[in-house]
Amino acid sequence: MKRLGYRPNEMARGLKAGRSSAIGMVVPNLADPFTASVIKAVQEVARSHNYVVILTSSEGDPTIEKAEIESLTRRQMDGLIVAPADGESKTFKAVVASGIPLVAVDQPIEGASIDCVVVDNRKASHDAVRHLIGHGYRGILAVGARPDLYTCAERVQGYEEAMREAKLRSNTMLVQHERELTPEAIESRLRDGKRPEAIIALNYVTSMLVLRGLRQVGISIGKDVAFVSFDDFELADMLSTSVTAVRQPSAEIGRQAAELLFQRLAKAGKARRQKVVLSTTFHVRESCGCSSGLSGN
Amino acid sequence: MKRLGYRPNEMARGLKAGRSSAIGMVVPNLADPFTASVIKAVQEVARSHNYVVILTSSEGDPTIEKAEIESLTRRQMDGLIVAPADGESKTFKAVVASGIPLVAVDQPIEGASIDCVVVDNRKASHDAVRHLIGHGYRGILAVGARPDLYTCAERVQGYEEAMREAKLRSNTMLVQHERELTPEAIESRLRDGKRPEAIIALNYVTSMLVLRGLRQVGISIGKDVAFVSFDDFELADMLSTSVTAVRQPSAEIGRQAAELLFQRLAKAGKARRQKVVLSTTFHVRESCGCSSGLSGN
DNA sequence: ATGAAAGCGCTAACAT
DNA sequence: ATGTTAGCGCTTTCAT
Repeated sequence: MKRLGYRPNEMARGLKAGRSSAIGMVVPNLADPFTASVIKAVQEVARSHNYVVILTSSEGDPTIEKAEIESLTRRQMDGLIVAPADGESKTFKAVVASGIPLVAVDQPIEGASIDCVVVDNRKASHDAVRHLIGHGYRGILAVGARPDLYTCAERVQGYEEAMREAKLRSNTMLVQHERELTPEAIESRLRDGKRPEAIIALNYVTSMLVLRGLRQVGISIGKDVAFVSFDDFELADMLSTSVTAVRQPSAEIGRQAAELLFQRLAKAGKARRQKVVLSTTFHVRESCGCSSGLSGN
Repeated sequence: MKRLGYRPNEMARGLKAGRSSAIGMVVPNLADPFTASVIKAVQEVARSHNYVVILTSSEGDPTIEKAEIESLTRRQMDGLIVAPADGESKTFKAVVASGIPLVAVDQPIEGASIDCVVVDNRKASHDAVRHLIGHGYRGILAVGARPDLYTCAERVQGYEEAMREAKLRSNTMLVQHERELTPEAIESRLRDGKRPEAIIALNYVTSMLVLRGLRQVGISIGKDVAFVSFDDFELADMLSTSVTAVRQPSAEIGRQAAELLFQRLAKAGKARRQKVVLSTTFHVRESCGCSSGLSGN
């Protein structure tokens, strides 16, 4: 009988059952390759549970983020995975109060007991900087954007710790918004006298901007200045001087976040807050000074 | 009264109203940057209509695609945007019969009257090849994967037309699956006697594989062989020889697809099939032989 | 103006 | 085993 094309209405079914079999996801930027990979993994896990994922973007704006979360709540999401636009917990209080399971990725949410999956930002940054110091560089510039964001702040801290341990003076270029990272701005920071010997860029977007900026003003990675990127990227190994990079296990982040969420869905509201910290990997290529012309020992 | 935290249940509301205020999207690969950009644009348009998008992946597999579409149908999607896994219309017949508005992106769906947003693949490929021919190259190899897919087939045709017009012999390397595009396979195609003077890679993944493959076997883009990529990519301009590329207007594709869908949603089932063909842009950089050491005029 | 009731498509509990 | 019914939370119609 039903073989002649009957499609149960999942909305009605969900209404009855009190669940939507959908999880909501809110990210700052859909197009960022790191984020895309997290999304992909979340989607895969969701599918294996016969769940669907509703994807929304906060554009990095807490106001939009709040609206999106609100909208997802109305739509009766069974759970939420959020890469927070900022560290404020206000937005999430309502969610947590409503009892909808929520897991944060990339950045933990302070002031509320919320599960999260993050990486060891500080250690990764610390290690990368120590690697540069090991090459003998003393002037090391850390370039980042939105320093108030958790990830940036942590990475700066890792940098500063490593510098302090080596008795070196920290030197940071932290802009409020990526768009301030123009070639001119970068160049002015590298003027002769005070040119650093090495640069660490603190995330993907920053790395791209620094790479472009340096190129545009005629400063060569590897030759004129060493370089390390926090966040690996597709062609890092294909640049004329291949780029040494810290890689986040993006798919694993997504997978674990989703698994965590489904655990909560299974045994609702049990267990204490879970904080999963994943390790990054450090991909040594040429730009840090290894096996290239620039061996700053 | 309601200011004390009342959240309408959108599922109940939707059940009553007979719509979900959600559109479903099915793509072959969430993590591909081109796709990510399309998704982002779709999501933005959806948001402006107070719609939400449910994102699923077909993994390029028509079987999964069919299951996902089925699942989205059950969930009462008001509309669907699909980047088809293959050209078969079977999967979509049911959707179109059920009356759910559907728009295809990247590849039209033949055998059914379905709206679509695509680019001028053949012309773009043709123009790119003619550009190479203009440099004086006679041996031009086209490298593609999954030649039965619409986009690949179209691009191959554009290539062949251009070659025919110039009275040159076509030379293609078309593999069933990207994974066959190993450095060895590539190298064997470039052995001395029959080494082409130029290569055009027919999509993003293919370009990455060719770039890596060539590098690994010690053949230099620009120096040993000219190169053009169908699909632009983030660091195309930053490689030691910057890569000339055809760029698809990915955000525009997403935007238009979503607009088309919302048009249909507004005045249901009106108008005939719409086929929107967007133009690509050709970004001349060095690898084609322009303004580099290799000026094959 | 405010209130009561029917019904969207389903499922789970109950009755035959 | 099969059939009937109530109700999920909302909106819309109709009555007060």
